[in-house]
Amino acid sequence: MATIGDTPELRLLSPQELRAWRGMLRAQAALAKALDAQLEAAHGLQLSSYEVLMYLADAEDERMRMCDLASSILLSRSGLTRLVDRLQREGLLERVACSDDARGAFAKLTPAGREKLRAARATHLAGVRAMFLDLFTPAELDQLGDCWDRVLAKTGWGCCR
Amino acid sequence: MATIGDTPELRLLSPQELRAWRGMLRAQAALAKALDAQLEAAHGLQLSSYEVLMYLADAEDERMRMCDLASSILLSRSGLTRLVDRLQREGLLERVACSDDARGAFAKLTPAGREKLRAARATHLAGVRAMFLDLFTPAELDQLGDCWDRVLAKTGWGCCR
DNA sequence: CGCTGCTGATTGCGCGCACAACGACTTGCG
DNA sequence: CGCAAGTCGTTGTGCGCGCAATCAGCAGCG
Repeated sequence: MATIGDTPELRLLSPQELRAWRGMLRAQAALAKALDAQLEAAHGLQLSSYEVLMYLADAEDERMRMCDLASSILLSRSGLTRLVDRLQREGLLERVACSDDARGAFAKLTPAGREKLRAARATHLAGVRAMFLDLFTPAELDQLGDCWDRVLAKTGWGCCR
Repeated sequence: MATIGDTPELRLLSPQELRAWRGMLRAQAALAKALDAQLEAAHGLQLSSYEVLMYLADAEDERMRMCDLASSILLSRSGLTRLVDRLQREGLLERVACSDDARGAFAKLTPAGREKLRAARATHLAGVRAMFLDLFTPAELDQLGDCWDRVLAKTGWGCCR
């Protein structure tokens, strides 16, 4: 920790550093915005809603505990409660009681949700490929993966899992 | 564009692709959260507020038009109006009329804002280095920069600048 | 069994943001 | 000049999220 007051000239970011850092912030923002708009336009689905459906579809029996779902999509428990409320209102998923633990609840995909996802997934994957994955060679993708692993290890990942 | 309905088995992401893509989402989220918490704890400053101060400090005469500031920090004009409101209330910046264009307004750093930033910048830069920049070699940073440039070119950058 | 402590999900509340509408002003064109 | 179209900043409104408090139920202990 540098003491304050004795370093009037602190080391700023070099152009390379700036490019790598701000570029990431801007690229991520641009990607999220573009993908969200795309999904919204094509299927009236927000990105967060899509992620819920996707995790459910990939899960065993197409259902997941609220808690696990929340941490998977990086959302608070209360945030997930309301997101699931909305999706349930739209008929894309349903709440199912958990027999093992009466406190718990499952969110479970409905046929309508499965169908919705099937259509949306094509759109979303195409977008991710077109705006991100296709821009890199397999080697670059591996390098990117390495980068994220390092960052995630360093930040401590934030929470559970 | 693949037609919908004739590809029941659509090509999902490979493990490499998944690692590169989801890793980025998670890494970015973890970084933003950690840096924001750090800045908040050390100086009671949100990341968005910090960015405003930083852009102002780096600008000529320590002032910027609201419009330019908004696009620099990736915020809507209305969002910036209220953010500047808060910072003005805290005495970190002031609004200055624009003589060239009577519609416009400048946000201008106050001495208090300059001092606040000076302290916060050390914290923030240290955090960015520790959790991000220091994890990579100069060559890797350049590669990352290249990646972002490609993404930003592809997404069309969203808006101005 | 009854008590304490913990976890899962929900609800009340406040905040920060985007969108749309508005007023003030500038710019361009006849 | 005078009007239309566009831009800048602000304000009204609604939404999605996190935090803290809450309730229900589980687990461990005497």
